[in-house]
Amino acid sequence: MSEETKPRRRQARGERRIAQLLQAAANVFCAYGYTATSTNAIAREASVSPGTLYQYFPNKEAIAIELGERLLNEMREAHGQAFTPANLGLPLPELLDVVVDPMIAFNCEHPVFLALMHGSDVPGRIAEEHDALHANLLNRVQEVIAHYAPELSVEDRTRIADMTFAIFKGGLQLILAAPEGAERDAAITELKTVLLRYLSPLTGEPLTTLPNR
Amino acid sequence: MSEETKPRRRQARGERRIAQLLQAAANVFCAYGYTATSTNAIAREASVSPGTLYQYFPNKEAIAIELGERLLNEMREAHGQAFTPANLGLPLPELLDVVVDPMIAFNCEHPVFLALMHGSDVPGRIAEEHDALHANLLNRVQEVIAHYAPELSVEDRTRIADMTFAIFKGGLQLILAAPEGAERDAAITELKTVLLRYLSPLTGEPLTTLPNR
Amino acid sequence: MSEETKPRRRQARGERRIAQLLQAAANVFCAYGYTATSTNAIAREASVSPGTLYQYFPNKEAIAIELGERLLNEMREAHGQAFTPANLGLPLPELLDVVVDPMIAFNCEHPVFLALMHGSDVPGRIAEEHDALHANLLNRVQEVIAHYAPELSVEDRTRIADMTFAIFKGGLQLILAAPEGAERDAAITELKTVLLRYLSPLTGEPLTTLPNR
Amino acid sequence: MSEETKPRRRQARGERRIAQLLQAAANVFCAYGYTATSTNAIAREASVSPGTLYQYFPNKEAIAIELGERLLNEMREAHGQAFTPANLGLPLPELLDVVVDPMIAFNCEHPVFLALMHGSDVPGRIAEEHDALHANLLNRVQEVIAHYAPELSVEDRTRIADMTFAIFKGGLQLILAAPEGAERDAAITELKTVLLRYLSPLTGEPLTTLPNR
DNA sequence: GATGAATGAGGATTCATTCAT
DNA sequence: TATGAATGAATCCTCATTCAT
Repeated sequence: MSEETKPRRRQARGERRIAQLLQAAANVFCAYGYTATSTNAIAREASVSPGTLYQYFPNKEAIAIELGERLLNEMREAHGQAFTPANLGLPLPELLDVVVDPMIAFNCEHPVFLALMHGSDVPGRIAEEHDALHANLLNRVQEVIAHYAPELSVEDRTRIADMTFAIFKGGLQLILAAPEGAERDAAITELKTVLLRYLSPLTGEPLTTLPNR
Repeated sequence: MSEETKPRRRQARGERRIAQLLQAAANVFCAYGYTATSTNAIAREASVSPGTLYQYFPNKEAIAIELGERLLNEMREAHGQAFTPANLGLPLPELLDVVVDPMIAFNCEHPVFLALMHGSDVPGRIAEEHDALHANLLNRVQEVIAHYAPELSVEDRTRIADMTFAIFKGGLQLILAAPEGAERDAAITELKTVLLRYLSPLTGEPLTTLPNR
Repeated sequence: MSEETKPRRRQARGERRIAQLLQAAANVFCAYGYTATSTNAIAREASVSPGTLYQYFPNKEAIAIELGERLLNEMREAHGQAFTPANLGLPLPELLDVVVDPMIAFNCEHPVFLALMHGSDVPGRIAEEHDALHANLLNRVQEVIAHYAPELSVEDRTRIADMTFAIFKGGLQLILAAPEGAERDAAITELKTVLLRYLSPLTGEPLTTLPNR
Repeated sequence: MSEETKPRRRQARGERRIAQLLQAAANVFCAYGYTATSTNAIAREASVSPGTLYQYFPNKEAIAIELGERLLNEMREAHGQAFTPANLGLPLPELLDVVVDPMIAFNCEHPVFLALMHGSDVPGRIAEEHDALHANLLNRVQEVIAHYAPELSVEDRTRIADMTFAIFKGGLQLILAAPEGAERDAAITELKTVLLRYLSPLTGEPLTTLPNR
């Protein structure tokens, strides 16, 4: 028993440490950005010595990468089912709710995600990570678009997906900047409005003219 | 004459140096972000010794600030007249052209601008600069919105301006990422489409249903 | 136990490091003066990396300040009892022995002290430190003088104390410059002779004409 | 004529420049010490470009050396005649006046002198200069002592001369620190008192007991 | 595993000195 | 000669990373 239990416990402890470190890293990255964050600061935030940090990560970049991967997985796990066949059949407004809401919720819970995503300062391999994530998300958006407007050329579809995503990221920043509560809710609604107005012409259905407010 | 020519020449040389250094800084900031950029790297990019850099700027921050100010001035000079009373009278699509095109052109010519603007990593006084600029631009957008939809509450107007600006920044990144040529032009058109669809309901006029392409 | 022993050991090591660094600083300050001493030189003298130095001191000034404080304390501890009421009752020659000898011994052991004291080059806060010490010592000298010649005006007393101290510092330099042994001893005697001849008229007692040698 | 006049004028101009630079150097050395003084600061104080400074001096050290030499010469010229046979015959109090007064006057006019003399921070060759000067002055003092007390051993004479000089330097600092006027005069008198009391036993004559004030 | 001291290369900045004008 | 811009080695100091305990 002890041959298995003990290691397992070790691993469990290790996992806790890693989670703790990643959480700390997330906090500090959020506050100061990747480049300006020192590994010592992360260790301090995690109430851990620098040596311990390096027992779990080979270097600073690895922390950001692992953090990104975990966030990505969590996002997939929690909200991956948004793009189900069933949902694809929904009218656009409903689809937007189904897809956008969990994304926003996730980002509100994990503001590092956005910080890492558009971090103009992240170097090399981290950026690649982001690109991978980016491509992945874009693919999904493209699928949705393809479903609503199958006649579009690949280029058009790509461009629309890119723009949709860009809008989403821009709106997300606004939402995160807004204080929680009515203001943030209004920002969320606004983002949906933008997306709806932008995308509804794709559906063929008329845009049962919503007044602006 | 030589009492005047020489200093003038000196000053000219100094101005050239400053321009050269700022250009170098712009390049390196673009590539690596403000924080990750070393003054030595800037000097190297400018083919100049570190000492020379410090003959013209007291520190790294000052470079970014001066760069920001120059860009801002240039932007004002070149495109400040976009928001004239005459233009405010234009129908939305034309207004978008008049306002958005020069902004895009400017940013294509000076990609640092965006890099500095949304630099999640810029500290202290630089961030203030940006905030000032940001506020300034938002004000103008609000004025336009107020002109088209005077009945909106301040909150609504603010939110719409914020969102418009966010969309613009998002689109801009897309545009800058696109290779010059047809692709970039398409991206530009797409951004205008988004803005038009988002904002036209404000004007009261029906959105003479543009098909998506 | 290990919860206490380890930190204690750590602290002990830290204290040793600090002592080592201060000793190194003392050496280099002595040799080149405060301003001309680089932190890297101190680290090198201490056979330590620059980073280590900065783990214990925030900057060069702090090293000099801490060094000064420690010396001061040590001086107080070791020789503070020189100015006791009992001693004040002694005849001048004995008083000089009691007061001057330990001072000289201390300065022979810690030549930095003098280096820092009269450092014409020390800036800012260090100079303040020195002034405080200076004032303190002067006060004591004044007290002694007041004891021997209570009728003196404050101005006279101050001036005599200043001069006594100046003579002492000048003699000290001579003493430190002399090679240990007979020569140094002779220098010490000489300093006492000066002080005695200078101050004995204050005591009223006749100066039972000592021949010069 | 022009073959001679022009060069002479040039030389005259050069001399003026040098004097101007040395004066500037003196000022800045006084204020900040040798090490902390930058050549640029000297040039600025002299209202001259750094290049010009280096047209007249090969490096920073040379400035200090030249300054020292000039001061030394000036001192010799102005006050060298203090040690004349005639003066050596004077009773000690008068001799002190004759010798000490011009020295003090000189140092009051040229406070750099002292600054350079005891500069704990001056490097290499400058210190040698000082040593030369030092030796020179000490010799003179020894001569005087030998005149008053011919029976003293060389060692005794040397020591007394050293001490006399040390006292003098210490007193000088006090004098320079005192504000011009009554206070400075009192300090001067005090210094003479010290020297008189210290040296009069050498003369054999009784010290017609001066009260301390 | 955990600790935190130690390392040393690197970054910002200064300054003695040189050089084109 | 005078200028002041240019240089680059040297400072002070930080931080990613390693290592003895």
